[in-house]
This record gives sequence, C-alpha cells and structure tokens, in this order.
Amino acid sequence: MMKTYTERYAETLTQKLEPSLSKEAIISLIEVPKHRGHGDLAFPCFQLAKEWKRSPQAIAKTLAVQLNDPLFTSFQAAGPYINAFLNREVVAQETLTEILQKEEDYGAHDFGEGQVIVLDLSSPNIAKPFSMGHLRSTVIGNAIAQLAEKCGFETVRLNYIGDWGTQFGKLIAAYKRWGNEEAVKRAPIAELFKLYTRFHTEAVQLPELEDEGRYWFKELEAGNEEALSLWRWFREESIQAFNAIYSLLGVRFDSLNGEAFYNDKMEPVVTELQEKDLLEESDGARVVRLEASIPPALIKKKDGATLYVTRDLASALYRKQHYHFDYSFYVAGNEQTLHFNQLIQVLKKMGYCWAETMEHIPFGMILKEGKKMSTRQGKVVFLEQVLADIIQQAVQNIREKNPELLDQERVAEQVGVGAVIYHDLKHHRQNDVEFSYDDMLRFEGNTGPYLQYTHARALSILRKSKLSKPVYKEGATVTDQMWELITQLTYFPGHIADAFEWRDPSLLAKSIYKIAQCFNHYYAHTRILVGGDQEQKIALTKATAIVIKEGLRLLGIQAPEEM
RNA sequence: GUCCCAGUAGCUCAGCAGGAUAGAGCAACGGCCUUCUAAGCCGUCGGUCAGGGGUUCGAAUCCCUUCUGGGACGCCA
Repeated sequence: MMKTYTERYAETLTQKLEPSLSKEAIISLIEVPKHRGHGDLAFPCFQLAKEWKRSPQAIAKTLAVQLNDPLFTSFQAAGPYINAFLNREVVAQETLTEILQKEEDYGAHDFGEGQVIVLDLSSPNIAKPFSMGHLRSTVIGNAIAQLAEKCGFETVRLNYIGDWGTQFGKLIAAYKRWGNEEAVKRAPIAELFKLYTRFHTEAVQLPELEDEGRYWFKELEAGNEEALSLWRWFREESIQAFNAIYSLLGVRFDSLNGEAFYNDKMEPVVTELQEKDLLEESDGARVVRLEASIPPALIKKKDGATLYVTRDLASALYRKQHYHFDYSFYVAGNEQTLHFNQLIQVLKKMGYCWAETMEHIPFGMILKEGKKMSTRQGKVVFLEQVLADIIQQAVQNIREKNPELLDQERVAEQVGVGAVIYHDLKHHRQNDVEFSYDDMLRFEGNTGPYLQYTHARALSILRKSKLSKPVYKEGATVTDQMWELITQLTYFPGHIADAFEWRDPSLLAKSIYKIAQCFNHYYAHTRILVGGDQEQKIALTKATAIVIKEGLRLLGIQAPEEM
C-alpha cells in the first residue's frame, strides 16, 4: 500500500528533521510527483527553508545524501525537492503477493466494522418514467453502499418510492376517463405516464379535471375501496416494471417502504413538534422556524395537509428506531439541498443529536443541450429505452468483433449496462452531466466496455498460460511499464477509502481506468507468454485482472470473462 | 432580488486541504493485426485554466470582484 511507503519515507526524513518537523507534518508534505523522472515520492523543502533561513535547493542537496533506507534505491535532490525512488523489486514482490493472496479482498478496510449505514437511493415515482436522474441516484447510491461494505460497514438499501400524493388522484381520474386495463398491463409505466401527461395537457382546456383529480385523491385518503384498489394496482405494476430495471442494473433493496408507508406516522410527529413548542403559524400554514440563514420548514399546509418535510421527519424517526443506524445517507439531487438542511435542522431542534449523522449526498443533474430535462417539454428520456438501445449496440459489436463468442446475449447485456453505469459514475458526483446518446453508445476510450475488455483480455492470457496459481518471485526485471502498473495497483486500497470518505464513486472509476490504461500499455509492448520472467509477468496479469474485476464490482459493473 | 454551484483543448471531462514541464477520452490527421481478443496500441495537432485585482517564495487550485450559464428560495416531491 502506497500509504505505508509514504510513511516509510516520512520516517526516514523524521530522523533528520525531528525537532523542526513532526512525522505527521512530513507525511502531509510528501507528494506523488507528476513526472516519472521525479521518482515515486517527493519531499518539498520550502517549509524548512523558511525555518532554517537557507535556500530550499541547498537544503535538498545536503539532506539527500544523508538519507538511507533499503526500501528506496536512491534519494535525489532536484531543485527544492528530494525525490525518493522506491526499490521496484521489493515493492513489486510485496504488492503482487498481497493481491494474489487476498484476491477480491484486496483493498478492503475495517474502519466501518460494527456500524450500520442506511442509504436512501433511487426513489422513483410511480406513474412517472424511470428517468436518467433516478438512474444517477440508483447507481451512485449503490456504488457508495458497496464501498461502505468494502470498508466494513453493514448497509441497508432503502428505496423510498414515490407512491403517494395528489398525482394519484389525477392518475385515477385520468384512468377512469381514458384508461384501459390491457394497455396498462402491457406497458405499465409508459401507459400510466401517458395518462398522467394527457391529464395535464387536457386540464389546460378543461379546468374541471383538476377538481376530479382532487376529488379522487381525497377519496383515496379516505379509504375509498375503488380508489385504493386502483392505487394498489398501479403501484404493483410499476414496481414490477422497476424491478426489471433493477435486476438489469444488479441493484437490490432491503426495503421498498415508500411515501404511503408513512401516512399513519406523520400525525405523531406533528404532535411531538407541538409538544416541544416548535410549531408556529405563518400565513395559515404551520412551520418550524430555523436559523436566519435557512427559510422555515413547512410542516402543514393551510388546509392541514402534510408536506415533504413532515413525511421525511417521520421516515427519519422510523429508520433510526428500526435500523439503529450510525449513518443515514440520502442520495438525492443537488436541487434538494435546502430540503435536507431543513430536515436535519428540525430534527436537531427536536433534540435528536443523531441528526448529525444524517447526510445528504447530492449529485448533479443530467442535462440536455445544457438544460434540465423536463417532463413537460417531453424532453425526458426513458432509461428502459436507453438500456435497450445500448444493449442492442453491444450485440452488434459482438457480432462484428467476436462472432464465435458463447452466450452473446448475456455478455451484451453486461457490456451495455456496464457502459451506462460507468458513463454515469466516471463523472464527479456533483457535476451536472451532459446527456449524449453518442457518448453513451461509444465503447472506446474511457468507458465501461474498455475496462471490461481489458479484463477479458487479461483472463484470456491467463487461460492460455498453464499456471493457475502464479507466484511473484523477486528477481524479475521490473520495467518502466510494469512499474507504472504496479504503482497504480498499490494506490487501489487508498482510492477505495478516498472514494468512500468523499462519497464519490468517480474516484474509484478513475483508479480502475488508470490501472486498465497502464495494463494496456504494458500488454501492447510485452509478450507475456513468451520470453523470460514468465511467472512474474503472469502474476502481474492475474493481479491486474483481480483488481479490475473487484473495482468494477464495487461500481456495480460485471466483468465478463470473454467479450 | 437573496443564497448555492459551475466556467480548463473544437466537444465531454480530470486536476482544485497551493508546489517542479496543465492531463485524459472523443473528434481530426498519420501509423501498427503471419505471434497472448485492433472494444487495443503508438504518434501529430490542439490550452491568455472566463476577465480583472489580491494573498504567497509559488495560484487552474485560496480570497475579493465583474461577466456568463445553471439550480434553490412556504403551502410539489
């Protein structure tokens, strides 16, 4: 692990610098040079220069010759830096042995042991299409959950389905006017969405439609059997359709408790707020006032109906009670930042200090031509369609490139889905992502299929070699290209911890991409099954395959053995 | 109007708890399949890091400001 090498370097330096700089200070100063010629680790001498009132160049020069550590082959002064060069043979041996021994456990941490994280992710709305935005929440949330598990946490994945609200009144009204059972059964989401949008377009001309919608929602809340059974039916059909998507994406949930589940849990919260004297009246609505910098949280409408925050308060309390979480993550869009701030603040005012452990994990929107995709303008893109198209593209590629491949459909699915997931996760979580079909249908360069392809080729070599359990023995020449790759492999465990700490799967995506890139450089220039040092070369290939596969798994992407 | 976020190569994005020559992918152009899968590899082209101030030995990175784009701002979720 590179961190330990940094520590080793720091220890060596500490012996010479002890009174002026502590080991911790030295560790934080050490950096990985951008350019290979500058070695593996660098120590800048600017701080010492200040303290010792000598030029950093002079300090580097005198200090470099005093350093000595068998783990390093040399310490070179280069201007104001002391560049350390690791002993490649030793590091290669240590790292590859560790990977080959631990296999998919390589990169695991234990700092989360004994702690529970609940994650709120995906949360699609029934009767609305599963959009690219929900994809982000699903895929980012799932990757963070996997990372958490890799760090020792126990996780609970919650899908807080949007299965209640005035839109169901509208939907029932629309169904009763224009609906058709067969059509809904055939394509539930598309059909329900059609009804929903038709309701909105026709309501412009026919204002009484709105009243119908309100009427049916009231009936629904009052427990009208006809309304309830339609609601249950819509919900079931939608969930089944969502499940098809989830199974393609390889995401499972521990709970599907949606908004409706909390219907009977909100009144107690309102009562509690009242008892704690936190509710105030404002323009007929009931609100909780927060710090001046945050607008008050609306708990009840003028007409007494509850609101988003109310429901989330109820769900937060329920989740704490039910799962005893140590952390609670909400993977939801950037635009909901204010809402989650309010939620957490209200809980704190209620005296629940565990609200501190709740965290909104925001992500950027998917844009089309630089603008938000809006349902109204029909700009929304159905994930189902995207997945179908992309899998089709993968089928075509396989036919062209590897027609003898067995199990083509399954591999096409893995590749297509991998492309979609990776395309999403490679971007920094909080940045908006420009939606581009062309980009997603591209399987070259920094893409999921590139990583899968690299892995498949590595396995292909391993299949051809007769060594099933290669061992890396010291003594092989570590070439520059091998070294580049090995260095990247040493970073992997640290990158996993970083990705978890920053709640950002893109850090892991970058790490694997870099590994794959280095392997491809190496592979293109070295014949692995020919010539000397064969076992070492095979060991390196195997270690690379293990790490890429595990990295992809953490992102929620499968790694086919052939493609 | 108030508050947040972003502006880096033609396009999509990295780099941003300050550090040595600003990086990928795509697109364009030119190479590499008689030997481990060409979904690959190698090379060329391409940047006043939005503009202006400041802090610092040193700024794409931190602070201020202007411009541009986006989002959030009480009865939707």
